[in-house]
Amino acid sequence: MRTDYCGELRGEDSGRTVSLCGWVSRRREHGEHLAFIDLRDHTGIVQVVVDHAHDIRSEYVLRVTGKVRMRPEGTRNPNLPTGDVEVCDCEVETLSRAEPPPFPLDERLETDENIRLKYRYVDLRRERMQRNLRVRAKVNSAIRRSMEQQGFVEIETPMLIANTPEGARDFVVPSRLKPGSFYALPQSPQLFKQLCMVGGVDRYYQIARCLRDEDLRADRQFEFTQLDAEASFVSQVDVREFITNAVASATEAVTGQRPAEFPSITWHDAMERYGTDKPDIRFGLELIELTGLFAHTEFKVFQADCVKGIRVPGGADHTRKQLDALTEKVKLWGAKGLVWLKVEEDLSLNSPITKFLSDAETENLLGAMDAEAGDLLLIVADRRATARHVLGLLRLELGRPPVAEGGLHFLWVVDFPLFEDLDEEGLPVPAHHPFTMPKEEDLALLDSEGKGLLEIRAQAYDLVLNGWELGSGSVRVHRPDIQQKVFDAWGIARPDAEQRFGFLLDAFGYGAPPHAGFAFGIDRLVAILVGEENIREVIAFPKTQTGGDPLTEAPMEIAPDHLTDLGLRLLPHKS
RNA sequence: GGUCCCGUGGUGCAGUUUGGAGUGCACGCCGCCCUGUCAAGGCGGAGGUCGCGGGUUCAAAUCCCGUCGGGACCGCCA
Repeated sequence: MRTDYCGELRGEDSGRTVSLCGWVSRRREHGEHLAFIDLRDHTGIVQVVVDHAHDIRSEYVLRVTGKVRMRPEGTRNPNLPTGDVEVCDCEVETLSRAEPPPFPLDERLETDENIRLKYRYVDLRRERMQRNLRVRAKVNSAIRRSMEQQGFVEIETPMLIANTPEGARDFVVPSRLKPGSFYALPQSPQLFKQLCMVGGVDRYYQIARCLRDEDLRADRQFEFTQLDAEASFVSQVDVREFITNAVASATEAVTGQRPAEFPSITWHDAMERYGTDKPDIRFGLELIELTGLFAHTEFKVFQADCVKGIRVPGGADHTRKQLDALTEKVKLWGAKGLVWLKVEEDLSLNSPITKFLSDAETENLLGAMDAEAGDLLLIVADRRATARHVLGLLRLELGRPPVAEGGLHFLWVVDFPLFEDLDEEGLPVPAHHPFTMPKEEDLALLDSEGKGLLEIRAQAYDLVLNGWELGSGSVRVHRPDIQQKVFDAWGIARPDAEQRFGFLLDAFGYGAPPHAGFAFGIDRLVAILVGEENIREVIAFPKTQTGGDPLTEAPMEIAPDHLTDLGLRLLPHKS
């Protein structure tokens, strides 16, 4: 049907007779018998010279057969890769007529996303979406190649699985053959990949669709895609190397440049210096520890579990209004308040709280924060977890560059704790799933209670890129005695564990190899590689923030008969 | 569960603060003119439930309440 792609014709093709297929991108009409058509396919556009007598409109699908020739001197278009040539003496076949598009396909204009999604099939024709989808395919392909080279075997795992009450909310599918029973859709293939290890697969991987029924965000969809991997008889260092190789290969396939070795930071340092377990290290504004400095202060606000601050270079030009707005935000995020201090030209401090600080405290504060004239100092005093969290958010608010700027800064975060914190009832809040292996030297701490549990470090690690959590992994528990202790620490009673994970524990009774694994989000990796703020831009058919699809109008009600088949009856709607 | 922003011809915006006739800009669309344009150009034209509902008012795109849709974030995402 066609001999060439539109965007690939060059001067060398001059003289050839070609057949092209594509959409009418733009037309320029000059009188009765001359019109220029920009014909577009996924490779780009080329100018076609036709008789204006043809009825040709925007987005008509054409097959054009004609002769490639150099454009007349002075009419070449240097802005177009195909700008030296045009196709003339054309026979034009209209393969499809088209309504005028519901929005301009022009890249210069932003269009309301709801409309783009409703007409996604039109939106996908745009250069941006074509590029994003093709980059994504390249990433998948590079990942597969890398994993295969490293001895991993691609295995598919089931989509209809047992519901596990832990973690995120499961999507659920009613069973027709067993009314009243439900399958869950997988949040990840976690348990199955561990079963593969028991099954002697040695090295498993899968580009896996995962589903979690949690509120959507710019970097979160109900459905997302992960590289999921697991390997036997390996250390966490080995796993990080496998994953680094795969991610570096994917990055290289897109950017042409293989990233340097990924640095690593401990979870503890990340929390203290960046206030988050996924630091964006493209910029400074690190958190500065001040607790010791105010250990004996008279100032009540600073008599807190933790006092930390950030220095905003040149930030003293913030207005009172802006500072009040920041204070409001900080309160919404959970802090009691925000202390701000402006550093004046003479290095004195301009702040509502200066009168509560001793001269020595002021001097020490300036020194600890490396303060210079014109800086803004922001300080939060609170519970340590709160102070870190709030300052971490504040840091992003004040300094985070746009996604496409600042380069690619991969970072391994290692030595995650087994438990991140204690909740209001004093129960430990797990940092990972309950099959995460503690560090050998911390195993004894499994017998402790309360705060002691927080000291346990896990053999768990996250991969972070520019402040986005790409993924996480861990060495898994493969010994039943340690597993039992971990369940005890979690507060999972033995019968519960039996009911929820019995099949895995049984499997481990039949010869489980030591194993470790990882999973990372391909949507997020691709979004950052193409410079998109939102993963919807790298997903062909995404959902809106309320989980709907404007194109197909999912989710929708189903027929009463269908419900009856499934043994279901609906409750009345909440009014 | 919560905070904030947006909703005006097909598209993107201005108009909303300070109520006074659906007012304006750009693109697109339709028709005519036009043989070297490329974001073509010129002339003319069509196209509106100002998201929806209620309230205040002599009068509401504009003020108030509610609601729907979209977006960003907090919570949530072991």
